[in-house]
Formats: sequence, structure tokens, C-alpha cells
Amino acid sequence: MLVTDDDRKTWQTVQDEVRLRISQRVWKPGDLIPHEADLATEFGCARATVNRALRGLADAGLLERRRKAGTRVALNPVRRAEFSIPVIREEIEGRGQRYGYKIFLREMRVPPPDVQARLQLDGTQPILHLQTLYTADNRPYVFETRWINSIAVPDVLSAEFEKLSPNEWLVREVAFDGGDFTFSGIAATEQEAAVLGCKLGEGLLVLDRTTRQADRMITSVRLLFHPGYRMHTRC
Amino acid sequence: MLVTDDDRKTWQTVQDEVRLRISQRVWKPGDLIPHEADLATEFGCARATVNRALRGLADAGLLERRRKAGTRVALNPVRRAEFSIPVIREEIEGRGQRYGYKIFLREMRVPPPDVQARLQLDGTQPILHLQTLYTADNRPYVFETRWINSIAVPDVLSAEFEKLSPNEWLVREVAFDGGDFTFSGIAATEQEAAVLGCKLGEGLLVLDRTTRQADRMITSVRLLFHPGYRMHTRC
DNA sequence: ATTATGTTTATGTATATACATATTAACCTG
DNA sequence: CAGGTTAATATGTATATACATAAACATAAT
Repeated sequence: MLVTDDDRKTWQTVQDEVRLRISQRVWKPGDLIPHEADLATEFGCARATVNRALRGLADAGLLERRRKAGTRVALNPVRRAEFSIPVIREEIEGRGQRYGYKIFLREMRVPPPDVQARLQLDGTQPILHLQTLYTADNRPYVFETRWINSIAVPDVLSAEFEKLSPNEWLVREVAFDGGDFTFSGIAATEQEAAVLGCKLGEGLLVLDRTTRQADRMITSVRLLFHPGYRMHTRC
Repeated sequence: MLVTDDDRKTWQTVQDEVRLRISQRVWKPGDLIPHEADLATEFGCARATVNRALRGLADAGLLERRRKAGTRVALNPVRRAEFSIPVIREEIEGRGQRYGYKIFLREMRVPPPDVQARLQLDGTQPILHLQTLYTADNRPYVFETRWINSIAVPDVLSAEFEKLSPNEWLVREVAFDGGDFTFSGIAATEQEAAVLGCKLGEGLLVLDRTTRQADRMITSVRLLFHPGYRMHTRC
């Protein structure tokens, strides 16, 4: 017969069923759901399988689990939006556009106080400062102002950035382990409008990013996207 | 003796060690790492334990795993920033500020084409339209323009929104499954400046959000944050 | 040469079992 | 009855084992 009598119980099956019961409000927010052993017998599988399924849902924020207390449906399913922060070249080429970049400025300079704070520097040490415009099909895409802690990453001083943009150079040469992201909105100043080829006062999306490796602050970047840019994600 | 001879090998231990080797470039991006069985013997634990550890790192984007091909260190550790999208009240109260909101507009109206598209409506049906200003310590915090698919959620028509804001009402009454998020930046129009109490043309962060439940589009919101607002996260 | 076919191998998953750990609930004890 | 001790219990983890599955690789058939 053609019926796929696929009674096999995988953790996915269990997870889907639990997710369904939550979304259909069979189990309402705040409710205690049956414990693993009961669900295991109900679904005809091992407790480990149920555990895997429920753990996943707990990680996703849909369930809250505590030893002995049991598992309950989260009261406010902590909605999370996950942005993938791609290499700019890949983002542009992924849209089928031609990627390019141009370094406007490269200097050693003592950074302004806010950058000093983010990079945990003491205010006397000059570090590498770069301003780069990335283009898609020759049109301004994003303007990058980057400070690189060249004390922590001395190799960067000899980098040419001819083939590889600062963005890609760092991704390749330094193993990041974490960072901060901040989105904000600003109106383009005259300078910024000139670089991005837009009108004075246009609204722009700004992404400030600081990355570190093992407690050493590596770089602080401000990305100023072209007008109309939208940072999108699903969840 | 005082030495904690804690030789117990948990998946966390293994994960930490692997993470360390990646960040210290013992295993460089693109490298194939030993397979599970070998790591298991090296760490003196079961393969399942190694599997758990590596699976976690793969989920986090640090490793790429393929059957038969093995496990390799990701070339570009897909940096992900995860934003938690809190209920506005909690975000404001979490900062120790006084929360308030005021509904400016409540009407039934056929939404503009972009909203129609997002909500998958056919352009003839009026739905609920709300404009709400949320305040922190009586100062404008975020201006919300919300369209609710009142065909899918008829109960919303009888909601008063006196105790609960539209935001919280929906979180409580509807079990969302997913949605879209888009960040962008705009310059305040005269109207927007008036509502948010800022100057004409100031740069504002905008968050557009559409949420659905089981393929039914529920609501589409535009959040216009006050000037200087920063959406922040770590990773 | 190109296309099937099969073999090997590393990861993916399921299971029973055992013990660890956090936390509640019940029970003493002063 | 307060306060501490103990038992009960649900989740968390580790392990050995077994089999599933995808993909790379080798080999045979067209």
C-alpha cells in the first residue's frame, strides 16, 4: 500500500505536536504540561526523545522548565528576532549586484571618547582609523567608519586592504567571540549625504558594532546604510 | 586535598574545550576537526556527549557538519545578533520608568496597499486601525501604528484597551507563531515630530513587524521610536 | 565517458539504564 | 509553630548500543 505508515517517533514529531498544542491553546500560557515520562508513554517513545523535543522548545523560549517543578508554557513567549550579520560583500553579491569598496581615509589617531570606552582604551594611544564606502552596482551601499585596536591586532598595520576589505580582512584574520550590536536612526548630515549620494536630512539606519576576542576589544564599527535600506529577518 | 579533581566530562566541558581550540586557532576556519569517535576517546567520554557538544556549536554557527564529510570550523562564523522583542511596558518598567500609553486613533479602515500585502487581504475589507503613543515617565517613547486583522481576530473589536495596551492585549489573546521584522531609519515628518515631541527631520529608528499564527496574518505594526533610541543586543 | 550501483563512513537519532541535581513537599524536633 | 532535616520527584546528563541517513568514493554496466 502507498500509505506511509511512518509511526516512527522522532524528537521532531514530538516537538511539532507539542508546538501545535501550544499554538492551538490545548496547553495555554502558564499551564503545566505533563511530565516527560507521561509524554513518552503517550507518544510511545523514550523519555530521552521527549527531553530532546522539550529542551528545544525551552531554548526557543516557548516553554519554561524547572527541575521537580515541571514544564510549563511560557507566559510571554520571549519573541526573539535573529539577524544574521553577513559579510558585506556576500550580502551585496547575494542580491546579484556588483560589489565594490573604496577606502576614503586611513590614519592613526586617538579615537573619540565613545569609541575609547567601547574599545577599553586609555585615551592616549592612537589606533587605526578607516573610512570605507561599500558600493553595490557602483551605487553607495553602506558607509563604514571603523576603529581597529591595532595594539591587540598589530598585523592590521601591514594590511593593504586592496583585495580584501577591512571587513573581510578582520573576519579572516581574527577569531571573534562576541560583541555588541546597536541599531539606531539618524538624519544624514551634509557630509554623510555627500558620501552616500543622498539628500541632506534623509533618514538612515545605523548599526554600531563592537567585537571582541577573549576579552580583548578588537574593533568598533559604525555602518551607515544608504537611504531606504531595510534590515530584515523572520522568526 | 583541595584540588577539585572533577574529571567528569560533561558536554559543556567538551564544548568549552572545542570553542577554545577554535578561538585560539588550534583548529582554523575551514579545518576539518577530528570526528566524534576520536574526540570521544580523547576526552574520555561517550560519542553521544561529543555529539551534544558539537551539535550546539553547529547550531551557533561555529561549526559546519555534514554526514560522511565530517565537521569543520565555519569559514565565516555566521554572526547572529539575537534581539528579544519585549512587551513595551516591560521594556519601559525594566528601566525603572513610569509606563503609560494613549490611544490617538481607533477606526475601521481599508488599509493601504503595503499593509494589505503584508496581511494578505484583498483590498475591500476594512480592519481595525490603531495609533498609540507609549510614554516613559510621561515622555514620548514610541509611536505605534497598528493594523489588526479583525477578520481573523474578531474578539479584538470588543477590546477596550483601557487596562491593556493593544500590544499586550494581542500578546495575551493570540498565540503567535512567527513573523517578520524590518529595521529602517527615517527622518521625522512634521506630524511624527509633533507626536514624538521632537524636531522636524530628526532621525528615527523604525521597526516594522508583521505577526502570524498558523498562516493567518494577524497584525502589522510600525513602531517609531523617539530620537536617540537605541536597540541594543550582545552576542 | 557517462550513468547506475554499491560500499564505506561520519553524523543523526532512538533507546534503556543509571545517576546527578534542584526543588518541592512532608516530616520531624525543639 | 518555626526551623531544619529528609524524602520524593521532575528535569538534566552520561553511557552503551543499535540502527538510520547522507554523502563521498569506488566500481561496474551501459
